[in-house]
Amino acid sequence: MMLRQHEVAERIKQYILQNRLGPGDPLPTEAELCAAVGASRSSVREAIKTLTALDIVEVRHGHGTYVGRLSLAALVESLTFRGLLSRSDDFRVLSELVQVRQTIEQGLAGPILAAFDDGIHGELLDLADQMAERAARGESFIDQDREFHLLLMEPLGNELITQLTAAFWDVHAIVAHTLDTSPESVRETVEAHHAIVAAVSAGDVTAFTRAIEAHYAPVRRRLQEGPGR
Amino acid sequence: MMLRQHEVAERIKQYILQNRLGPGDPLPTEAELCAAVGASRSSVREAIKTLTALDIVEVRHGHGTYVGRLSLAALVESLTFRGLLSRSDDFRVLSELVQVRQTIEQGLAGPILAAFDDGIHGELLDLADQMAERAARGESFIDQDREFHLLLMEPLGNELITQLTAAFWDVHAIVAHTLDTSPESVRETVEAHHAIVAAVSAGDVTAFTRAIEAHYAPVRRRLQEGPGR
DNA sequence: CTGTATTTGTCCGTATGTATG
DNA sequence: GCATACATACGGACAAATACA
Repeated sequence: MMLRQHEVAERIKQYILQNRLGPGDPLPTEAELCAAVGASRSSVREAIKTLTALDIVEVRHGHGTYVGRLSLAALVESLTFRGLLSRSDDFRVLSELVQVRQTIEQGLAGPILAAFDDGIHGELLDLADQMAERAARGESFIDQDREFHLLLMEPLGNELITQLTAAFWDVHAIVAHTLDTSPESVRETVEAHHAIVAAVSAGDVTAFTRAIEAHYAPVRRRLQEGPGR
Repeated sequence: MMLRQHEVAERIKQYILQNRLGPGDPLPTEAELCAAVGASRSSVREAIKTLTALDIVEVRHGHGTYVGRLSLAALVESLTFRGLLSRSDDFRVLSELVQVRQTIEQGLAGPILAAFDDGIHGELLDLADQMAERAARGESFIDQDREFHLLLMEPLGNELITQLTAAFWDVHAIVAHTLDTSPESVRETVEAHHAIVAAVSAGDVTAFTRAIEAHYAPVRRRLQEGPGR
């Protein structure tokens, strides 16, 4: 037979497309897939592994195979590994990542402020306050930070941007994990989040842009002063 | 033994990290990897499949296994499949993608113009001219378009941005493949590229921003008028 | 709670395709 | 053409997880 592995994966994708399946929908069992695509179980399993890595399919042990959520988990995996691999290498990956995150958030200033919403504003302010409280107690506030940046993008209704934001945040958190956080940087970060909320509620684009820049200033400083730590 | 699949992949990644390997460096053979991580060939092969999908490892049939190029191929795969899956669904994915591309290019206006370079300017102008010529002959100019947008980002020296630009362009080309191109849209697109070059050489940020917006105007229009075709 | 059936996970043995010398 | 080393493919057997009667 000699079906290429790539072709097996392609046929499974075709199966999903032709049957108009969506995330969560069940796929045939491995045995049925073998018969359907005309390959051995090993080959089918390897193709499924490839598709699983891309979150195109999702496998539950002892239960079945399903269409995946089509998240950007693969991007996170890929970028974090790059960050870990080039750790000696100047924090270059993190530096590049910060520029991307800042560019996207600043570039979307207009649309974000245009899609302003009172409910969102309340939630943002609440999160910023929580971050201040936790920081005062010397606790970490990474969960609130993640939620904050996601909430900022949510009103846009652009799912790709939301997922990219989440993915970049995740990579940042993993790659920057070793960066020490001085009390001053923490204070600066907390203040920046409050400034962002204020700019959003005031509808002030330039203030928003400045606040985003201030938000990333501590990391940028840290990256400049000592790449190799 | 019962090693989780995920752990096998993790151990292979650890191997790469601990041995300070980089793209192109050879990995042990399958048999050696089996002994190293303590798993069967099947399990190791499936783990390798996962890592291959992320371009963390690269396999050459009959030759060996190597560290991959760490490209964003997985992102392209993932996003294109999403686009194909929701094709009926309003071209929503393409619409979101256009906003991301435009945001990044406009948001980087400052840094791009700051990193201006005569050599780049000449190449950009050359590409824009080629596009005009090919358009006049009714030919496609997608290769020149891709090169143009990559060249625009190159002076930044941010490899992540370069790869994201390439990935987004690739997804756009695949997902928008069915979009018909009216002669007027083509003319508009060609003009936009010349306007971008002019703005870059003049160092005019607002002109650059306007040119980028004009560049994506035809697609946006097409997306608005008829989602389902 | 206890089997039992179904489904995925792991392993092994063997044969085949592919590149190198 | 041949030998070697490697990845690829196949089929069968058993283990582990889940669901259900």
